[in-house]
Amino acid sequence: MAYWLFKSEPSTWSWDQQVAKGQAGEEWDGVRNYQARNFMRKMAVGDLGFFYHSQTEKAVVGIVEVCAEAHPDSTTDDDRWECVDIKAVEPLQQPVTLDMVKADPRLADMVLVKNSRLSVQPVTENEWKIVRELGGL
DNA sequence: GCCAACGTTGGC
DNA sequence: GCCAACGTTGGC
Repeated sequence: MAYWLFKSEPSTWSWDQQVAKGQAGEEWDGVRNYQARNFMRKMAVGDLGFFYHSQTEKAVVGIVEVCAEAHPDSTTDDDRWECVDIKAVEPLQQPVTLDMVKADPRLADMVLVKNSRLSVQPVTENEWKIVRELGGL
């Protein structure tokens, strides 16, 4: 079991839209970055992830589960790009903002802080537990 | 809206 | 294979 973080601009694809997809889930398409793609290739069905809203909100808002392994991204003919499918599991009781993450010394090494531009990133088991707790779960 | 950080592209 | 130019992302 591995943990991940998926970043999205709410104006492009929001948590609410993800929830509306229900158990069917949805492709995490549109990733055009090799690092991010490589992480998705490593994902297995059942892996869990945080859903993060960038830009306006800058907060982890929910938990998702990988429901399909990496496959070709349907939004492009370029076969370099692949994506997984994810489905919403549950919302956090309260969003965990970037400020909260930065304020917690235990989270100082999170990729979210160190490489803010990476849109799909790994989360350690420790970070997973801490952010969950901060989110009230 | 600006700017820093970073990844990608293309010329050499 | 290097590096300058350029485009994109995301925090502020």
